[in-house]
Amino acid sequence: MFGLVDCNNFYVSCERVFQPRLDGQPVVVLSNNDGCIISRSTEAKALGLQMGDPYFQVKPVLEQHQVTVLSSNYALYGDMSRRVMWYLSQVTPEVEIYSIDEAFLDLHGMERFFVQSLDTFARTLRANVLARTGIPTCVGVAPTKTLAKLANRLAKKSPAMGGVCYLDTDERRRWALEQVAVEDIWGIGRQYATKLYSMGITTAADLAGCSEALARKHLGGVVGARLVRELQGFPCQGLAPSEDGTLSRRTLCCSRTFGKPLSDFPDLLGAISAFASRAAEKLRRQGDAAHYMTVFLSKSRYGMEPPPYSCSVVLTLPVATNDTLELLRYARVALKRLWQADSRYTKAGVVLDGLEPAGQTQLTLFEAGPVSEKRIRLMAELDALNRRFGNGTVRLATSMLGRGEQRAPWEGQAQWRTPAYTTRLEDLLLVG
DNA sequence: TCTGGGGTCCTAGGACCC
DNA sequence: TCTGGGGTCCTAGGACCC
Repeated sequence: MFGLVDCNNFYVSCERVFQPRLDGQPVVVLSNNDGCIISRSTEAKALGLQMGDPYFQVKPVLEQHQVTVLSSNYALYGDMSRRVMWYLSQVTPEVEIYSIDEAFLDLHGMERFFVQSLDTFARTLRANVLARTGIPTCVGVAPTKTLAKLANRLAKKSPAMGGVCYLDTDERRRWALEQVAVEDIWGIGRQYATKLYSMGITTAADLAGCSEALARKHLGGVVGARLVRELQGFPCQGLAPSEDGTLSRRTLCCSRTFGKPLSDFPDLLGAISAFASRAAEKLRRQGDAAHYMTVFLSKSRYGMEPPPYSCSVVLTLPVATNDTLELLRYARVALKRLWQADSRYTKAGVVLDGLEPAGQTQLTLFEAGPVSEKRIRLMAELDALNRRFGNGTVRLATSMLGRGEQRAPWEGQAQWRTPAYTTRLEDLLLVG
């Protein structure tokens, strides 16, 4: 059996932990730059607000219903996520952190420890996560990951289930499949949903009754075949446990839409440098070095300008590295190749790829020397300071602001940002 | 004026090799 | 004049996820 724990309206829930007066109120959290809605409280959903709605479009609705609007605060969400995941890893042997607010649990053999079945286990787990972190969750338990996702959805949709849905029998599985529309299945997006509807397949039960050949033909080959098997109750995906409670990625990206379009080289260099530094930190945090660096610049796709909206340069690094200064040097080279004086860029980013564990590169005599011990120590100290005092406390000169500037030219609005209650000393909540 | 920022996996096709 | 049948590696692009 697999369990799926999913935090309800995660970003809004994180904010509510520190502002209980928001309980029961309509609340939304906006993306970077206060661009679109990325988290909604149940009350906000009831007003018809959708995920991804641009803020400027729904502003009248927000004002009319006095919705609390918050800018996103990733330092807070990341920290709350770590607390939830840490607790889960204490009570189940294997946890796969699937995203900032979701985790799969391996529950094979766990029935033995819970006389009253995994249903009781799930309910206890849910209550404990809430008690220890303040974050409400829903739990789905089923024989496959895809069914656990589906169960979780049902638990979330019908309050009568008390936040837990356990698909332990074939009969319950069949019932569950009938409740869910095909577009709400994990792995069925807009394209596939349209295709399936045109074939008369509208529910999860319909899809579970399809042949493997049909799934293979219309749903992306083996992926589709696996999906159908999983709906039928045959596991095709195992659990990929997250070591030491963190998520390691195969590629890393740091990118932002700017607060306003930028054209000047120094402004863009400042942005790219900041992104490269940040990406380097992520890289060191997961103990890797990168072989490839992609730098991209994008223009607005909403204006008059024709495509292409984005251009990029990929650099193959002579030696895989995670050294900030070295990566900054390459980022500058890439940017020089890309930048065109008369363009108005609205977004940029740095992608690190071809990751391998740091420090395993073999060097021959005539290749560039390895990064010195000194530099490795410097990076470690940089990371330690930033971890201790908050991201961006210590930065390298190229990614710094000009004198007297509050914000870098590329940084956007975050009008309604709440404090970093849990990760910055000066933002600690004072009680008394 | 204002439209997020991350990721994953798979497939097809071309270059190249024996 | 004949013009196989495998492999591998890489890239671009599509679909999906939160």
